[in-house]
Amino acid sequence: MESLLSSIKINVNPKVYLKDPESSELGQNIVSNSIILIQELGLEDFNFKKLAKCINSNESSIYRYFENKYKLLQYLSSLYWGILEYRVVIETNSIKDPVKRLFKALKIVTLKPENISSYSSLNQLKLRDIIISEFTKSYHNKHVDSDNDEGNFKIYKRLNLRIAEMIEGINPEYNYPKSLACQMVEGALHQHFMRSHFKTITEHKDDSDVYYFLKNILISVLNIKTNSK
Amino acid sequence: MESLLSSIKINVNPKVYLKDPESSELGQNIVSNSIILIQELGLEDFNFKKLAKCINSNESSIYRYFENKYKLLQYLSSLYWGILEYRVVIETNSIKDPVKRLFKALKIVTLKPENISSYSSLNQLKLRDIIISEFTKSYHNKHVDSDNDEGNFKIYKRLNLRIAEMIEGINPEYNYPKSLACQMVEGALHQHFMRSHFKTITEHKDDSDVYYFLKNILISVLNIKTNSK
DNA sequence: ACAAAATTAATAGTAATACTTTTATGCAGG
DNA sequence: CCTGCATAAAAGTATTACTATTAATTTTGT
Repeated sequence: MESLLSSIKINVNPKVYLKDPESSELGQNIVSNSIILIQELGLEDFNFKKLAKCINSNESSIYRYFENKYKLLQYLSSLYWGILEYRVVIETNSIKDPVKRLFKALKIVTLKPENISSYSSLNQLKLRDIIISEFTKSYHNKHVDSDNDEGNFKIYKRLNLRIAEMIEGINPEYNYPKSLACQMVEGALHQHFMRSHFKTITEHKDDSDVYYFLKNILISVLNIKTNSK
Repeated sequence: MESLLSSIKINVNPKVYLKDPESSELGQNIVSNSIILIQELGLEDFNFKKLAKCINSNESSIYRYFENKYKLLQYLSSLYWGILEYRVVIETNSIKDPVKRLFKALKIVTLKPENISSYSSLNQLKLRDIIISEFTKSYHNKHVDSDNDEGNFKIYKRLNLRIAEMIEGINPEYNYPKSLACQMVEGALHQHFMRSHFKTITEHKDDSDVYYFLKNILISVLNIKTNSK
């Protein structure tokens, strides 16, 4: 079986798993096939029994890796945000113009990856679908605060803060760089969901509209002079 | 028992319930006490058995009103957005300046109600808490599209469209009035949640910061000249 | 006022889920 | 060859979501 990430390793907080799924063939199968199954069934209809059957393994073996499916979702989310963070770091690295850097970061957060092969296997698109429809469930519950204290959302928050820093660099006068970054990242997910399911309250015809919509907000709010296209 | 709404009646789509809870004492108890219980336990730990016990009734009696707890959540959500829509309509009615009207609408969507007594019983604040932490679960699932087709999110979408119209009225040039409205309404919920649980990626110190943050986005994006405070 | 109809309560039961426990099997390292 | 660990297989428990049955109560029509 192919591993999810071919060239980079995301350091997921050890508290989200019981045993590191990277450490064994079975673990890697659990992760890569859970992406396929969750995307197919949705989180509510997905369970470890079905996953076990799908990888010719056993329910209780999966429980040795993850406490429950919500922890698995937190693991997958960490992978996703980790990949985006990695891309934001290396793909904006060479860009000197801070405005162009921010737009590049927004593009990464908003659009489908163009050159998937260089970062991971094909499942990245399915993982993105999962995040758009399921990420919210990884923190909208009664144990957010303890999960957060354990560091289970560290990568997500770090990505937000990187974007917040870019915003601050462009307009140090602006009062809400962190909230704005956070709103862009969330907006990317939400607008994609609205576009797919609540078409009457959106103008977006494709993914790139979501990008232009959010970019326009950044331009206006941060008072960016846009001479470049 | 007090009824949730003392002076107005929200027309919730009949498809979300099996029997109209407004039509009986028991139904009203189900609704008002579900607000208390869901807010207390969170949606995952809430079930009809516990609710039945809490109102000295029976599990199967509740099933005569709602198919399951997600439909009940859709009912509560409709109530919430219905109350906001009603308030937006009557409280902006007398305001002539379209900019001030939009800000008033944003205030209603973002802030706690000031004069609760005139619209409903005390539970409105708990209902707001529920919407902030649970509303997302009413549509992030595999049957969104059929629920949507049945009209279960009609009131929510109508509120969004009302705000979109105000936006359009202020700046007809702007390309994404619906998406922007949608982003404001979602942003209100999301920013409140972030403020309560992910404090490191937010600047907001209280509810009103969320309002100022979103208002500032509107001012910038719609190019509103702000001479008034 | 009374019979019929509908609602609700009480109880039990079913199917599925989430998770645990136990025991067995196979394989790797010393 | 033995020990230890990872996994597999199977069964078991607790809870949940929901249904069915029957009985008691209330409402309604006449």
